[in-house]
Amino acid sequence: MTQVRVRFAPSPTGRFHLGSARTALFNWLFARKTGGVFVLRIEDTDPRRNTPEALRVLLNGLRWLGLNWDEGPETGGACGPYFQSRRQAVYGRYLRKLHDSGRTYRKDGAVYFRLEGERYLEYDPYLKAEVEKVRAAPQVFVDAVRGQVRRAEEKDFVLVRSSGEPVFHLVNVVDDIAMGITHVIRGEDHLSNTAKHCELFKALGAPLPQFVHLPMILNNKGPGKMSKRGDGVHLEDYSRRHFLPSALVNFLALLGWNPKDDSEIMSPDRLLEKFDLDGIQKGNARFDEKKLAHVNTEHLRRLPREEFMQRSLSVLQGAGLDVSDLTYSRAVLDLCRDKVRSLDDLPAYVTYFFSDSYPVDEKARRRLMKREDSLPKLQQALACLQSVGEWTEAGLEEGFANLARSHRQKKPFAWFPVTRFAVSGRAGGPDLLPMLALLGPHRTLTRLRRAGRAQRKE
RNA sequence: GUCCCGUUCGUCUAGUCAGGUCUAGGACACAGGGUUUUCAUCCCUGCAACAGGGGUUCGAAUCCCCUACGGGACGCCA
Repeated sequence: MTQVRVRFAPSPTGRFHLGSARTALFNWLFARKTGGVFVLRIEDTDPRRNTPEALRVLLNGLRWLGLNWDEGPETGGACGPYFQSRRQAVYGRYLRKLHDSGRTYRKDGAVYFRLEGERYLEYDPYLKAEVEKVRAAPQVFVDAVRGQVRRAEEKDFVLVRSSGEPVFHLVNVVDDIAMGITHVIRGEDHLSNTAKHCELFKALGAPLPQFVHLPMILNNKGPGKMSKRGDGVHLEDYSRRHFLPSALVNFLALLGWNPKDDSEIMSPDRLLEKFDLDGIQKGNARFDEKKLAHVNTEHLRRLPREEFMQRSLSVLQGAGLDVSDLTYSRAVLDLCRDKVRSLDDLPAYVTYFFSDSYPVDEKARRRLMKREDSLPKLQQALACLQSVGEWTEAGLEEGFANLARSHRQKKPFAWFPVTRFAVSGRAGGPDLLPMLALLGPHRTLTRLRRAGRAQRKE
């Protein structure tokens, strides 16, 4: 069997759409799974959309996801160049072939592909005009997901614009032939185009590749495929919010594919182990950000400690927190690991460890500080902590135990919520005692006093 | 409008190709309860689907047909 060659053929637009990302992922998975070659080909035949910045977004997006390509921009390869804007000579050669076999003609300065079959004139309600149609033989092809599909083209179509630029259908097929592509894995929006492409493959005397049409990703709300605009539809929206690439890969893979067992949280390696074309879904899928968040949290929990540290430190630094005391910062992060749900939440979760001007959760204030006994509790906690001998977790525990005993309580838990709120401005967080130990006596006592003063004023 | 593809809980999906083991399984979300100093975790419980109709069959989520609905394509965009 010949080696699998697949391609991801994006058009640079300046954004990296999640639908594209999933198509890239499936191509990559299939290539890696089969020991095949993953080709990256840039379909920049529309000069208006084609900028260096747009290309950079694309390449960075793929790198962020960890989808390395074997042939393409930067890596090169035997079938280059990998930019369609630089392949004019190739298209010229194939065009000549079509011309020589009588399958092209010129009209209005453009080059058209000639279908074979009886011609007739008909009013086309879609184009709102009388057009020439052709009774062409239906093209029959096998789609790996949907089985046999049959569709007949009925209109000649443009191959080269009057400006001289070749159009998508031509370059796409020519490059798939010239680059030896064996499997065309792409979105279902191309299923209807496939008949057109089959016409070209046949007219050029090339064998058909195996087609694999992926279900569409639909908008979470409202009709239609995931829109090109709007929030949360581009890869950058998620990288910016510090989602883990492995989580996005996992989630995207599950959108239109499943491993047939109940596995859900999978590393890229695990995904690779499980991936196969059979598991691809026929029906369209809707993007659910809540589920993504869940997958992301699970990936965060599974992150090795050191990687969690590195990513967290960089997120905190990006949020303007001073993490230069690495021993301290790491100690803070150790307290939060397995607690915080996303890296995006992390800065707000730990600001009070790094600064005295931290945000205060007003809802928590209303709930905790409105109570009659909050001021006495605060004062008692302050008094107790002031007399703690050794400012360690054990010392603090002993101090609180004494406090409880003097109020004939078994446990000091009654003082915990107000204390936590007073020193952090939050209702939740890491375990209280280690948190106070790390915060140190100075900040803890200062904040408790400050909270007491604020409380007296009310 | 024409053609192509699809349709199982609110969402992602298992089960469909090889009809019975499906009183339809899992996950997210949601609701309730338990554990927990808080938060998170964890545990338990609940909610909730075979689009509709007709056929084939002893038996249909599964096979066939029709309808409805959804998506896509029909461009000198990709």
